[in-house]
Amino acid sequence: MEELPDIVAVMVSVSVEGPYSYRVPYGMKVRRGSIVAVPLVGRLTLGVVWGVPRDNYAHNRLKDIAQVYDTPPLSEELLKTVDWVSKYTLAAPGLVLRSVLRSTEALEPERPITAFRSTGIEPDKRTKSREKVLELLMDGEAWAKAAIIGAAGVSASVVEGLEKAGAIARIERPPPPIALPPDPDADPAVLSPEQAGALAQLRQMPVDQYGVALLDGVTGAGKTAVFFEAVADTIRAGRQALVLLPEIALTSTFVERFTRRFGTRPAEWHSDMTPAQRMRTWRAVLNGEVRAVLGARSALFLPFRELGLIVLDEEHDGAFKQSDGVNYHARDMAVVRARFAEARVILSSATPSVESRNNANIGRYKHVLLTSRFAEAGMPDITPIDMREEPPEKGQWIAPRLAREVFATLDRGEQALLFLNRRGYAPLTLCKSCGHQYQCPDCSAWLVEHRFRGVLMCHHCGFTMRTPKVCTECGTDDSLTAIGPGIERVAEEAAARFPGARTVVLSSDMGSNSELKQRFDEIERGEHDLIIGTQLVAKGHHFEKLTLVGVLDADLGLDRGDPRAAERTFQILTQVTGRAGRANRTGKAFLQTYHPDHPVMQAMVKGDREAFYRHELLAREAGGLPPFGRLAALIVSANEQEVAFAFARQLLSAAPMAEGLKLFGPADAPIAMIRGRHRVRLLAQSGKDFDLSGYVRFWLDHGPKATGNLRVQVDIDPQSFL
DNA sequence: AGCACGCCGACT
DNA sequence: GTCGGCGTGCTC
Repeated sequence: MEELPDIVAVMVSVSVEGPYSYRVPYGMKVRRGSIVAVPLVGRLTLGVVWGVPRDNYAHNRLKDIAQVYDTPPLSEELLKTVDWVSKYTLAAPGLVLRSVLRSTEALEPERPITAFRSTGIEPDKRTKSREKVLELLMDGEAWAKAAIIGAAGVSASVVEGLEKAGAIARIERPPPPIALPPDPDADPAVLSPEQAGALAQLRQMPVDQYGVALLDGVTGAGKTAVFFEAVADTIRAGRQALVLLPEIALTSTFVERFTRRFGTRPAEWHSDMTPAQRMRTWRAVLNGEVRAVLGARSALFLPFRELGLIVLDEEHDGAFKQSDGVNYHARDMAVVRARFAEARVILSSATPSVESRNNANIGRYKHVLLTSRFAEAGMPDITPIDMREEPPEKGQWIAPRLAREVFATLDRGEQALLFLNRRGYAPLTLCKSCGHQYQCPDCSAWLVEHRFRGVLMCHHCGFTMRTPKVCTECGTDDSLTAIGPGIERVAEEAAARFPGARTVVLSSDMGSNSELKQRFDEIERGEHDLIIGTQLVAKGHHFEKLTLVGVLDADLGLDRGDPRAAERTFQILTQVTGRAGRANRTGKAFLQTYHPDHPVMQAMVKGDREAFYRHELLAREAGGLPPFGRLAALIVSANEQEVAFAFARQLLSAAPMAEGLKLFGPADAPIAMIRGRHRVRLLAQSGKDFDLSGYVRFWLDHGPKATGNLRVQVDIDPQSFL
């Protein structure tokens, strides 16, 4: 280890552009990666020793490091990742470090838990309550106070009384581990020949080297079982494994599968955990006690010391892109961290992102294919319904042909799913007397009616108002009309058209995770015939009796000029139609569309995913879009629209020239106002080998500075143009 | 991220 | 004349 001088650079976990210098007090030992507390404007802040100071800050203004924590230092690999992410995303390195150092408590020594055991000494008095406690402790084990109270049904004072009387004594012991070591050989899966082949391909990547594989397999092909074996290999090799899921709603099913395979629960990392659990997990990852973590995208910044494998399940999922604070894509940053850690990455998906597919095509990633579904289930038959030729009746959203299919399915005693990716009752409300359209006061977005709750609400900022009886503009009574469908409205139509069906409505705003899980369990048990749902139903769950899927608006965002619209539509349609017929019967899916000739629809109908990727890659290449070019979005926002526009124009004229670089804008961002702030967008497009992050940093450093309420947000590799 | 400093409106 | 609203800028 390099000997550090008595002045060191410390990265503090606040939004600063580089490390600050601190004195190391006499007798204190620090090295690169040491976690420290340093004084910063009169208070202690967490930081990490970064190395030798690069600048020469006035010595007389330096302060002493207040404390070094008694933990292993952060791994070199993690420090390099922080620097890299900061450089790439243009987020302040201190801010990136913040996602590593999530809590101070995690650094304090773990508090032991107090337990009581019997001493055998006879207490002064034997009461009924005391009997119960002593009986419990006859087993000779030490019991936690809360456990005694619960099991014996006595109050805390009984325990305290017995302690005073000497009949029981307290012992302190370390808390049980947050997760037991997974056993790689607990219950290895029996793999199909195809799965075994896929695993063999993964095993061609040595466990101690950097390598990326795209595990590209159709829904139901058993990708999870395959990458679990790679997790087992990693654990056997003495390294830590991380499995990232796009959203926490999927974790509980996953934890069950992991537990069956490895004989013990994985450590978890997501926003639903208590602070105490997080702190213990963080520490256990750092000291190496935890060998496998199942987590959301923020788990990418956990302080692993021997990281050997990162799996991204559903790697194409948009939820892996973080879009507040540090704008990073977990998929790309996982690859970066793995490179520094000399670890493997497995990207798993039935509908890989176009970027990953391209990397597999050109040989940068190993392409591991799984093409057959388990248990002989075939892919669903997909039929388009041309909404121009077979429209639903006025005021309805289900085309006659789809309705007939629903009837037939229900008659056979099977389940049907109607999918519409729009929450609420109607996306727009207007007054038929004066024409007023109800809009959010703070965002440029319609208020969505939620009839069940009797409110109009904005899906961008959460603004909510009671649905008025009388038009707020012209005062006409009972004149408000709902325009367009949301799933509540489809549910209303379904109730009228399929009166015998037991119907359930599922969307993300319909209750807690546990309530949703309950609904899913009911569906699995066959307690519902007709499921009406948003994107939520497209993921992770499979239902034996579900044989029909109707997509009410297959076009999704196709006509909204977003470069990833086709890809997203393809992914959602593949996922949701894949819900049909997973067990042993072939399912049917119908796509209601106004663009039956669009390449996405054609690829869906022909069941030809390769055709989609071919077409999309050609289109991206022609447009110089990712992965054949790079994009960076600059969102300028201000309280007034003219101010934002004027500054964006100034920025644009200050943009340095560069070979092959194109600039677009300024233009209203697609959502031109959010929470009262007006937003204007500049877009930079470059070739794929151009350092676009470096360019934008140079541009902003040398261009006009945002003052007043002006803000400039940078989004490298924007996923959508919001 | 916090926290102090400073400039404007409202009130005893 | 002073209190306090929050917008702005700095932190080794």
